[in-house]
Amino acid sequence: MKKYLAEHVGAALERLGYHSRVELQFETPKQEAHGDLTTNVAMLLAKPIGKNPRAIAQEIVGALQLDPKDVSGTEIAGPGFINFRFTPGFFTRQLADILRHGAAFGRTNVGQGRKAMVEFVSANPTGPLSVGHGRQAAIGDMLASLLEWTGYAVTREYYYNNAGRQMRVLAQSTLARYRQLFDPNVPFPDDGYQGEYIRLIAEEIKVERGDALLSMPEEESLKICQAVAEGSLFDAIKAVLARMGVRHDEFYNEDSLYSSGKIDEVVQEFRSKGLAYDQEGAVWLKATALGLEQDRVIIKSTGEPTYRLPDIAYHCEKFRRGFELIVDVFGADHVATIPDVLAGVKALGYDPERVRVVIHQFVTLLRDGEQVKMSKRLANFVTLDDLIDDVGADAVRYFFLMRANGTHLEFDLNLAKEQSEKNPVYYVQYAHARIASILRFASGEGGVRLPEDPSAIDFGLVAGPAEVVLTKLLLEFPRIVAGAAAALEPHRLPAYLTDVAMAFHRFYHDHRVVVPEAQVAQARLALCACTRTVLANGLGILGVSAPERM
RNA sequence: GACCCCGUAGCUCAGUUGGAUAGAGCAACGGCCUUCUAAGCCGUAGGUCGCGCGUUCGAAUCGCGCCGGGGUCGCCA
Repeated sequence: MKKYLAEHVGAALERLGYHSRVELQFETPKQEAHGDLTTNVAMLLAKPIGKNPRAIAQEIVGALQLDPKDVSGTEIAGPGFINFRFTPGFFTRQLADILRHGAAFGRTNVGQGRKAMVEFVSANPTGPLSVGHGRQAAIGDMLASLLEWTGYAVTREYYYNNAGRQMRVLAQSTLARYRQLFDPNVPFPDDGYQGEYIRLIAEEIKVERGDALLSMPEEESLKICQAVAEGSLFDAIKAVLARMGVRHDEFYNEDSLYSSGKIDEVVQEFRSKGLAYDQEGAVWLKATALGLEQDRVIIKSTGEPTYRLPDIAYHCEKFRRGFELIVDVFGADHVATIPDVLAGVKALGYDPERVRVVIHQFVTLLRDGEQVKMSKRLANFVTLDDLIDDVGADAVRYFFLMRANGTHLEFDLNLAKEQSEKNPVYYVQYAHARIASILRFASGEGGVRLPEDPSAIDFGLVAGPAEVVLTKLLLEFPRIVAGAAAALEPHRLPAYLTDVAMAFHRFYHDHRVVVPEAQVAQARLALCACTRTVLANGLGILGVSAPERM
């Protein structure tokens, strides 16, 4: 539609000699009365040319050569907008494309097969995934899908660390719980993980090994505790991600950066560039030389690196592995680390512009009208598993994806539980199920069948107001997907799907599909099939099921 | 104190690169099922877009300054 007008209006501007003065833009007006597309080009020209914008608009309209089969009206409105209205046929003709592309309708190819990576979740195996991780899982997985739909070859990656302090604490906590099974008076470490899950893991160990760990050297028993706890927690993490329909392609272990010498290489490179120095027994990154406010420690005086060093090395690896687009999905608590990593990456010769960081704000849970305080150390947090148990995976995903990444998400557990039938996700799913039901009825009792060749359908017969509104929306799908992908904003799609469902419900209310006139029935049925395709494809990108019946 | 996110209807939130009369869901009120799914549809009501100044043909959107909520500033990740 825009392309069509861009050519014609562009030609008109050329005839008038205005073409190189301004950029030609079209927008979809918010109001129906203002047509299908509008351009402000006359207003933009007003200043450089020094004429009244309405007069310029008049000239442009006069110079246009449009086919009345496609464009039914051109008008000048307000301060100088030029509004265009297309014929119903212009839209309905394009419905055949939706039928032809089917499950692929909405795919575009801006990515052209380039490699992209989305890193998300990346929680270390020290406990069950939280609700916040759930938001990240939904966002990351959907961003990956969006990039796939726009032509990228996408890798979903999970980066984790099973070494270091956190894992030591995990091992100590597990061992303490294990010992408590034999002697309740054994003390629990002050900074240990309090969660009930540790106790369960300790019991597992007891079942498998009896009291064997009591008599072995502590170092050895800690090793066993860590291995068992890590394995158990990772299994649980993967299981809950699977419940949400999320599957990572790669699990990248931070350890491999050490064993392969990548960490040392990075340190050497920083030193050789004069960007690292020793002070008080630690190695510092001269971040101030990279435009940041203060220098940062990259290797502690204990000899252990801080998180920054492996993070920088890891990102360099992402570049070396050939990813041209690198998306990091982080929670708001990681904001502070980003500048350091990007600066480090840049200093080592990689283009930080290729890294796009998506920050999502926290999820707060409301229970009985009060905020649930959550801490991984304390036992009172609600896990992602709990949430899925409460409201179901579809609702969890949809809710997490409905909101812009940057907004704080308030999740009222009572409301989600009580009113789960009124969840917005049901509205969209219901439209899909309703269409499936109509299609079943049509092909059975109704005796209406769609022809093999979509061009045999007379789409001119679905030109009623509700039908045209629906048609226009459906045709926007590829643009919505591409826009959400380019902006890395998942929430645009749920908003769009709600609109589609609404337009469909109205159409359904206004028109009976299976009617005696065979041509009309066929055209309406085709419109239903197109709607179903868009809903199914859209829900697929969201990772939400598209039910045949409800 | 510095930096990041947010502030839009009673509540939860949309609002595309600045566009014309700011939208949806929930909650409230009133209608619509002998016909393909009423988990639906139609209507009513609800707003100084946190406040002020500026930029311009035009601001919820951009800039500056305040106010309010959340977050981050570690040799934790």
